[in-house]
Amino acid sequence: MLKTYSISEVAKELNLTVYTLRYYDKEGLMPFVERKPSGTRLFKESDIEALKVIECLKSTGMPIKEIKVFIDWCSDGDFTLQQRYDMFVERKAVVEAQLEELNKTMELINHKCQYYKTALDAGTEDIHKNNKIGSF
Amino acid sequence: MLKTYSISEVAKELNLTVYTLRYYDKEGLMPFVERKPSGTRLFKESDIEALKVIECLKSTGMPIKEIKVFIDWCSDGDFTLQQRYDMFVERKAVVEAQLEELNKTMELINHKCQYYKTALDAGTEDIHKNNKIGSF
DNA sequence: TTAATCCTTAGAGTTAACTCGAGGTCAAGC
DNA sequence: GCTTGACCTCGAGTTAACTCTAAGGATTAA
Repeated sequence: MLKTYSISEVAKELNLTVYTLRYYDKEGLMPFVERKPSGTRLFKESDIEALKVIECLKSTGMPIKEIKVFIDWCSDGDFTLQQRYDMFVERKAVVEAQLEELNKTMELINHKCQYYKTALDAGTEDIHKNNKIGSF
Repeated sequence: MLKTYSISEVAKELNLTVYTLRYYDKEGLMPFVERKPSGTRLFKESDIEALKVIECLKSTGMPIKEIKVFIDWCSDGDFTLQQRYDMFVERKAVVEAQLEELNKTMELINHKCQYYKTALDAGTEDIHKNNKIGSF
């Protein structure tokens, strides 16, 4: 017999709330989770892995409705393999763009750290007044 | 005389809508933008730079209300230099964490690209059935 | 001078993703 | 048998960040 987990155990493991997990279920992201006759959800190890993939997609900015489309493809069998592959290739491009964006952000933040360090040492922001760049 | 820009010019430049810019103004993010006697906003080059900083902070996930606190500090003068410096140092840590997270995401996405490429070549997902990892 | 194209304001509507409360079920321990 | 605590559903409420509408004023081009 495979070990199963309760919704609160899964919530703790994935750093989500039970509310959020039930919300995901309501939105159709967890059709694979089985139930006791009483209705209580029984999460298998593989369900937790699936939820990690869902979290991964979410962290790329994919809306829940689109994630549901992917989950539906998973239930639909092999003839959706191409769509699923294409989806991940597209996600890869998205994440690459996000990484680039985030690196630019980091550059500006670093610049501002420098800017304020200099100003702080001088005791005034005026130290940057004659500088065409970075005054704000 | 310094060249000024209309709200729609700025919107185009920053890839925002005029609605969004007016919303930011309403939320207090743009106290520095001057007006014609008729009320029309006149954006200076430095205002656009300031908006780029705002966009940068926003892209780190900072909520608009917190950005407003920073903007207020900027108006308050040199005695808020320490706070502003601390804020950027903290943002730097946030962005570093985001980069780490995004790199993990990229790893999983790459793994899934591989997974589906293999499945696609085999014509079936069953190829991964005996594989403890990655079945979904 | 008249129309088009900006701009203004206040405030209502939208969307996504939760977040929670009410009311009920179920299983374990005293 | 009764209490406790964790589970369930349904549906309403919340929040952030827009997004837009309505009503009207200013500016420009033919």
